[in-house]
Amino acid sequence: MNRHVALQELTCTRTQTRVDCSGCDVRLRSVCAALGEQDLRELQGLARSVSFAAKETLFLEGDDAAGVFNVVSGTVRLYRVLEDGRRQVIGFPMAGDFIGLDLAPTRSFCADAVTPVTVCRFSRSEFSEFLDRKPQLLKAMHARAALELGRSRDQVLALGRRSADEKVAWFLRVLRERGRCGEPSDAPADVPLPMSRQDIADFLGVTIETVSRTLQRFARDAAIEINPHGVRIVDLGKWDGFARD
Amino acid sequence: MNRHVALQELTCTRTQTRVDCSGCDVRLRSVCAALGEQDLRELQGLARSVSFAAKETLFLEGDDAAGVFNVVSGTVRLYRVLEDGRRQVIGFPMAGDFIGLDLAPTRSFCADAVTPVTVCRFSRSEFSEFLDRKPQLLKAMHARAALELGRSRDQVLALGRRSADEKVAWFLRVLRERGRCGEPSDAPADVPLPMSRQDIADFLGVTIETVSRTLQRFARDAAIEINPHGVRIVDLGKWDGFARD
DNA sequence: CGGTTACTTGAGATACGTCAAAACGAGTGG
DNA sequence: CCACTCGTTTTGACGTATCTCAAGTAACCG
Repeated sequence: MNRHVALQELTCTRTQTRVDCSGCDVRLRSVCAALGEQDLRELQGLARSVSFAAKETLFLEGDDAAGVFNVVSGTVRLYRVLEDGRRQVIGFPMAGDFIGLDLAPTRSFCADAVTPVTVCRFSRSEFSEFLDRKPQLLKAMHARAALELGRSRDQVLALGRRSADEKVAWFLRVLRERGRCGEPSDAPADVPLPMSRQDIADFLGVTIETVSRTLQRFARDAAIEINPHGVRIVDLGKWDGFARD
Repeated sequence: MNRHVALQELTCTRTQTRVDCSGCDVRLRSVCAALGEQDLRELQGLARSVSFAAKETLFLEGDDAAGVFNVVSGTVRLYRVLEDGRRQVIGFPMAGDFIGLDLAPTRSFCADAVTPVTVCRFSRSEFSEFLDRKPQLLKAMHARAALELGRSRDQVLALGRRSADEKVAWFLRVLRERGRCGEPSDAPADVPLPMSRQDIADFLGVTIETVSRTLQRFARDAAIEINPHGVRIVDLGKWDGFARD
């Protein structure tokens, strides 16, 4: 079942553009503060900028993990699917996030582009070798993996112990935090939602109808405003009372 | 709310026994195949064997993370709780597992002993410094963290997209795999369940009644046999059909 | 502008939760 | 060794949040 889409990946890899890696530069800098100018240049030498159209597949579960990605722009969707088609989205990597940091030889989940995406792509073996030579960087990557683990555990908490309302409110708040890169604030904020309702539903472990209804109700209660490509958070207070974590 | 149990931790730390670290030795060896005899000895020098009684607290969310633990024996329970008391268990570390590998300065979840537990305890700063000097080991720890991330994502999949029956079947199967350390087999197997029904429920995001009912039904259908301290898996086939992942 | 896909909305079904009581098991003390 | 207690697990009856199915509407794209 994974086989034929593996071909699809080959196809899109083949259409990659080897542009200059200025985008990679910007992105990598943040992670590699530990690295010297010289090292950073060397790392960039290993990077290949690759673009994917919306809905294009980066890879599928079971593929062998040829590459490590660092997202430069756009939104990616990571997910696993059960044999009967039920799908669970496990993350939405965005600019700055890494994919495949585990350095495992085969992929344990699928990834495809929600929006047009550009990434820095490293050969896994080259990246791994580079890491062997730069312990500083390895430690940064470890911290990065720890961050991912934290996110995953947040999701476990949300899926296991929150109501549908709380799940949706939590989701919006997480996206807001990520958008503004950390600094908190309760001011109204526009949150783009590049992913579909179905994606959100599959991330939160509910149905698309539940997501839709909940968002509409939030809007009716003036907690948010729904606009074409996202929402504006006005006051989620009454809904995320239990969603502080 | 976390404060007074932090004291409890201090108390139990105070009652620690500084036994010889032969247990640590055995445990650490598996992880540190990369390490030479000399290095391993040095690492052991940093370890302190600590024991906890059943139900004793290792640490609480918000505490500062003074230590990194490697479980030598017993079962630990990791969890987070919402303000209103809802609890989500995020893992049951057992012999060989690490706790606190993220090296974060403060704990993002609580941990306490399900059974009597003994661990190797490292000072976080010492451990971190040691890691800086032994990139090999750092890489092994990174792999370890990746394993944790994989487990967490399995849990996300289970909580988000499996029915109660499938959750319970999945849980039993995961515990069986862990018990027999990897090698698969569909032979009947005794699976100890040191944790309470409530713990299982909070791990799977269901209620204690649902866990109890489901296990009883499995037993009635001869999929398992329930015994005082666990279950014997006879044939989970019909229940984990969708739980292969 | 027509066709297609995504989103919304409603009405009815159900898996699981809630509440309450009974059964069981591990310890404790007589 | 038995009786008693306390905490855990089991079982039942009932309620409801969320799912399912189905139809309608809006947004998008060629």
